[in-house]
Amino acid sequence: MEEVMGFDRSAHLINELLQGMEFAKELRNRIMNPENKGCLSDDNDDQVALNNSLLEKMLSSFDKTITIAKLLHIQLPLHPSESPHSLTISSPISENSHPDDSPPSKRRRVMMRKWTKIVKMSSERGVEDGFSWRKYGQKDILGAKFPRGYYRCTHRHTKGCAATKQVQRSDGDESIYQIMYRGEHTCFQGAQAQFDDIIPAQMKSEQQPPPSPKEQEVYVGLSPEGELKVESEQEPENRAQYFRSLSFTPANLQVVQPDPIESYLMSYCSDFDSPTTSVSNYLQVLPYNHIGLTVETSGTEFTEAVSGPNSVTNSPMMDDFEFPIEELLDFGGNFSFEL
DNA sequence: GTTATTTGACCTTC
DNA sequence: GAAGGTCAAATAAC
Repeated sequence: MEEVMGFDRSAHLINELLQGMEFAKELRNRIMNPENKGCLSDDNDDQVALNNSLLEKMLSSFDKTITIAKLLHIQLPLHPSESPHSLTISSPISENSHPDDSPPSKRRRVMMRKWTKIVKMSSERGVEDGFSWRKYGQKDILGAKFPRGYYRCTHRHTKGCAATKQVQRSDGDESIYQIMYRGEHTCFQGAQAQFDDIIPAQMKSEQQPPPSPKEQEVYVGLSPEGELKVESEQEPENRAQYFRSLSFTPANLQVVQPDPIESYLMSYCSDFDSPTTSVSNYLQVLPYNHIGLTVETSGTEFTEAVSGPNSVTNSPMMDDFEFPIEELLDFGGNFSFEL
């Protein structure tokens, strides 16, 4: 398992984000408290130059972040059978391979959004993701040392929430659990209360299901679900939304030094259900102080999904990377996470 | 008494 | 028929 390599890049990615946020904090302090920065003795031109310099550093950090995210994406296996992350691609091919003309009844399960996360925890119940789950089954899986647990949202009957997840303990490292999520929560109230701490008020009125990504470009932003996303593709209007939401933390970010052994989360998301071939990379900020790198792919054919236009190399990210600093400065909430 | 978990049976898909 | 996924009755926990 190439966890070390993945961690290195993930750590670089996070470090770049944190560096950018430090620049943002400094810029905010300069703007909000000019008297504390000795600006009374500086002329306005110097102040503007310094602020511009900080802004350029922020943009550079986020640029690097996106580049690292792209590198992570490029390292995706071309086919499940070639995956070094043997646990990360567990979805049976049969679920991806329904032809478009399949009867609806045959595609019932396939229509649900699906993604996978790998976590290193001491117990199956050690992972909190902000939702409440009820176990409804357990099954021995062929070739697997440990049984697979089946969970569905507690609000399935009361609110009709169709979200489910499967928890599979790794054969190799018993402290690693693969969690495969299927479907999206429609019971959002439960999680909403917990996201309140990390989603700026401005975001709350804008929440909507994550859009279907398109092609070619990579963007960073916070999804309505509270996920900091590095999107390879995004509709422009949603891109604006995500960038606006990128303003969520910098001023009062609390950084918990990462412990790569205990809390590193590397997530590999597979969405085999979409008929599109789009790919998105998610840097996922989970509630409960976890952060994981999640790569979500969507497509009817996995190889096609990762080897198509999304095997990015030289996309003009800076040309498209906009950062509304005025909104960045608006948000003053606390947010802490660990790697 | 209510809610959550366990587990064998059944269903779906290939 | 095999394997994975879900249901639902029985059981446990609170």
